[in-house]
Amino acid sequence: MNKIAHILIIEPSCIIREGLSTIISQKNPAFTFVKKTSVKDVFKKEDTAVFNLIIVNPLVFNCSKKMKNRFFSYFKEVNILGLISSLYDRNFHNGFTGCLFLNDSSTSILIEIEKHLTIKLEKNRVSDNTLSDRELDVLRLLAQGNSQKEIAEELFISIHTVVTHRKNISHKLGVKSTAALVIYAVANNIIDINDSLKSSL
Amino acid sequence: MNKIAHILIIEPSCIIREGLSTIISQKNPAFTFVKKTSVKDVFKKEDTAVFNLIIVNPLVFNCSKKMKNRFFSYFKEVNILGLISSLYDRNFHNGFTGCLFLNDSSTSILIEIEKHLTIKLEKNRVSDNTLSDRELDVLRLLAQGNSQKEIAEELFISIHTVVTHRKNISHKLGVKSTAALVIYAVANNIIDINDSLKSSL
DNA sequence: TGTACAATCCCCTATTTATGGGATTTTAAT
DNA sequence: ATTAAAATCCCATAAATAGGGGATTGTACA
Repeated sequence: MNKIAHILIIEPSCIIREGLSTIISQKNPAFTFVKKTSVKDVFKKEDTAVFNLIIVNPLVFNCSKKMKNRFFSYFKEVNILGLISSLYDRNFHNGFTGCLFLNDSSTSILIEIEKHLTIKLEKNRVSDNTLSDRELDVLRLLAQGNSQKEIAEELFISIHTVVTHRKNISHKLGVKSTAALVIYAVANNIIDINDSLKSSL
Repeated sequence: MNKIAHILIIEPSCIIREGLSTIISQKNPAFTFVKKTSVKDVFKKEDTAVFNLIIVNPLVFNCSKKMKNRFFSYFKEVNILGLISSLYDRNFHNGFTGCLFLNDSSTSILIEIEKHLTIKLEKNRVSDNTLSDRELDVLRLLAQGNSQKEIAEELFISIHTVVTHRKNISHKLGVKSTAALVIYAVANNIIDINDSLKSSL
């Protein structure tokens, strides 16, 4: 049962956006991110995703209390961490659930995030895109590079069944290509990237 | 024939170190990095590697002209880019070959790096499993879930060429399945798993 | 100047995927 | 007892991939 989380990062600098998400991903490969440059981008999105944590550079509020208040009331259900990259915005970080500082070590960043994450366990019955046990078997073997025929032999079922499972997986995930299925499997820890590398390369 | 380069990054913030190297890696998967927190770490190393570029936050010199001079004369053969993360150090970036600013777009960062890189072209040094530029293009698009036909359209080449590139990739990597190619691309930072998720799911 | 290789294009065939239909049986929950 | 979902199996067709040939052009290097 994996911990998964969906994190919103709002930060003007692409270096910082990528750095932060890379550091978090290295520890939690199943976490997904939405990265934005400004607050406006967040509101104009019809993205109804529910975030488990928001990390935002206070500077994106442009010293506008109004914008900040709107943001905080819009996301009042979610913990919001400030990402403090310089000294001037020290005075801006009231209201945040907590703060990350640009010069923090990766350990303390991860601890702070862990602390404020509204944890979601993956044994969820979210609508109907939950894969069944057998579908997970098929997806795992598929993502490990097996053909449908090989999967059938491995699971002692006919290739028709494998095809059917795969069709259902594709429908549930809304995905058509093998590549996307592999990406999904990697992102959701259904396969381990290092193990797979060993066997397939 | 891939461009390869060995880059030294000296920057106190792990977020910025990881972000910068991630952004560069996404474009140039063959680049390697040595990441340091302070200048002292650089001198005390037994690392005799020759760098093709150094990216350093001027703040690591601690306002010490002496340390900065020592550093610059030690690496006088190498281009040194300043990594400017705040306003105070504007006055410190004389002497640098060029500058990156924390809020630069990834495009301008990559252009600036490209410009100052002492380019090293190496054919086949890693046995013969080095992918060519074009092969990397194909692999990236493939791992992002595009069909061979779509890749052909995207790259303005015929599908035959894509098939040929793919055949060569498979031979070089000793891999047959799409899944294994995706795994390889993920493990080697050729694609970013979060970006890919967004587009394919 | 000859060799090597990257990049492009083409043909061929066998196999595999993708996707649309169906169907039955078992298990679990209401 | 009815319903729902999981798991299994089958048919059929269009599209894509895997892998085998082969070829040309241009660039870089020795």
